[in-house]
Amino acid sequence: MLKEERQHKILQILNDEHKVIARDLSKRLRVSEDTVRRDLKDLDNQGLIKRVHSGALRIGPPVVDFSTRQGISSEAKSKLAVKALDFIKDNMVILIDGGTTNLQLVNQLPKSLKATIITNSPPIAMALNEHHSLEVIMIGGTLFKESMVNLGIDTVEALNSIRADLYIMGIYKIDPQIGISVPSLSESLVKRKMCEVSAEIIGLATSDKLMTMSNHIVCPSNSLTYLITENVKYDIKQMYQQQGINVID
Amino acid sequence: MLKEERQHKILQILNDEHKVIARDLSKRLRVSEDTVRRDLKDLDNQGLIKRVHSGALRIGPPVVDFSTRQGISSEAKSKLAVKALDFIKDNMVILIDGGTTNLQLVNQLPKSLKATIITNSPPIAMALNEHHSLEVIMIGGTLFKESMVNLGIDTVEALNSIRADLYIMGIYKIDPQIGISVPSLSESLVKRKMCEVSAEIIGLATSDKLMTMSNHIVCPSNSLTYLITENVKYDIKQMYQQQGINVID
DNA sequence: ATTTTTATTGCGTTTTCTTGCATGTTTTCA
DNA sequence: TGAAAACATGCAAGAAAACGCAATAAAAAT
Repeated sequence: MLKEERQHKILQILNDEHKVIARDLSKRLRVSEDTVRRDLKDLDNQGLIKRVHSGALRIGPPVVDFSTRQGISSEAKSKLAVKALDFIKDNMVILIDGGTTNLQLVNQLPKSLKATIITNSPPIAMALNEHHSLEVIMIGGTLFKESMVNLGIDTVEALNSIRADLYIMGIYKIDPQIGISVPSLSESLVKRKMCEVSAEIIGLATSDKLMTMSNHIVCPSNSLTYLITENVKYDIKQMYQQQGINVID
Repeated sequence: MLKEERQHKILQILNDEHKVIARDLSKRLRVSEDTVRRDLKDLDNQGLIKRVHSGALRIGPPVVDFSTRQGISSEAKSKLAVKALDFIKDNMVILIDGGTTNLQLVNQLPKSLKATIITNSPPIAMALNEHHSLEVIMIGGTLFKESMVNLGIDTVEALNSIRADLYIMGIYKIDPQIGISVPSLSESLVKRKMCEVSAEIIGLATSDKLMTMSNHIVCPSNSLTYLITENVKYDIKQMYQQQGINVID
C-alpha cells in the first residue's frame, strides 16, 4: 500500500471515528506501529490531525466534500429515494435542488416518466441525460462548489417566473422546533424561494439529521407537506407529527 | 506506442483505479519502468496527477463526462485545448459554451487560475468543481441533452446582462464562406448572443470541421478573433486568413 | 532522397525513500 | 515510585527514483 494512500485512509477513519489509536491502526492497515506513528507525525505536521499520546484526534468537524459524498452510495439514501418516487407522477412540474439524496432519487427515476424537472444543480441535470421523455430546465446562478448548486440573486429571480407542483428538497439540517436550516445565507434564500413557488414540498432526510440545525433558517418544519425519513424513533416522529407534518417512515 | 497515447492511457487507468503503481504500468503498457516514471513526472508537472513514491494518485474525482461515454476523447482535441490556454489570463471574465473540446479545455485549466467562468453547460461547470479560485456562473435554460447545454429564451435573456472578455466557442461546423453553423435554431441563437456580449472570440475546431456546414448559421467566420485548429492544409488556412481571421495552428 | 537535428527510450549507476527492527528514552497510570 | 506502554532515534535492507549516457526512432532541413 502506498504511503499517501495509507495516510488518506487514516484521515478517512479519523473522519468517521473522531479518534484513532496507533496500535489499532497498525493492525487495520497491516503495517508496523512505527510506520503508523510516522504517518501520524506527518499528518500532524501538515496540520491535518492532532497528535496525542497513543493516537490522534480529528481537528475540525468531519469534512466531506461533494465528490466524496457522491461516492458514498449510501444504502439509506437510496431507500429514501425509493419512497419519494411514489409522489412523482406523469405530467408534473417538479423542482429539485441539490444534495446527494436527491441525486440518488433522480438516478432511480423511471426512464419512461414524462414530466418537467427544474433544478439548480448541475449534477442533477446531468444525471437526467438519458431520460428522453423528461424536459429538464436548469436555473442558473453562481455555482456554489461545496454542494454543487447554483445560487444568488439570479437564481432567485429566475424562480420568480416558475410554478411547480412539487418541490423535492434536499435537507441539510432539520429540527422540529427550529425548522430547516443550511450553512449559507444564499442557499437559504434560494430554498425559501423554491418553497414559495411550489404547491407541495417533500423533504428527504436521513434519520441522523432529524434533530440538527445550522446557521441559516430556510423555513419552519411544517412547511413540508411530507417528511420522508427512515428508522425514526417514536418520540422524534411524534415531535414532527405534532407540528402537523406527514412523516413517511 | 506514442508517448502521448501512453500518457493518455495512464490517465484513463488512473481515472478508473484511483491509484497506479509504476511497476504495474510498466508491465501493462509494455515499456520500461523508466519510461513510465518519465510519463508520470510529465503528467505531474502538468498538474494532472499527483506523483508519489512508487506510483501516482488521481487528483480530482473520477471524470465521467459525456465525452468519454461517447468514446470521443481524442488527443487532437486535447492539443487544441492546450493552445487555447495561452489566451486565458487571470482576472478575465470568460464565456465558455459546450462541446467536448471545451470540456477538454477546462479540464486543463490550471488550478491556480483566478477568473470568472460563465457557461451554459452543466458538464463544464462540474469539471470546475476543484478549481477553488475560479468563480463559476451558470446560465440557466432548457437543457438540450444532445449537447448538454442550456438553451432557450431564458438563456438568451440571462446573457443580456453579461459582458465577457473572451468567448471560447465550441465549433460544430465551420466554413470560410458560410461561417459557423449548428444543427438547431436555439443553439444558434444562444451562440450568437454569446458572440454579441464578448470582446473577443476564440473558436476551437479540429481540422475535419474546417470545411463543413449545418442548418443554422451563427455568424460569419470572421467574427472570430482567433481560430485555433491543427494540421490545417495551407490552402484552407489561406481561405480563412483572407477573411482576416487569425489562424492558430 | 539524404543528411542533420531532435526526441524518445532503455540500461547501468548512484541517490533517495520507505519500512521494520533494535535500542534507549519518555509518558502514563496504578 | 515502578512497570508497561508509547515514543524517538539510528540503522540496514530493499525498492524506487534520478541521473547520465548511448542507441534508436522520428522529424526537419537540405
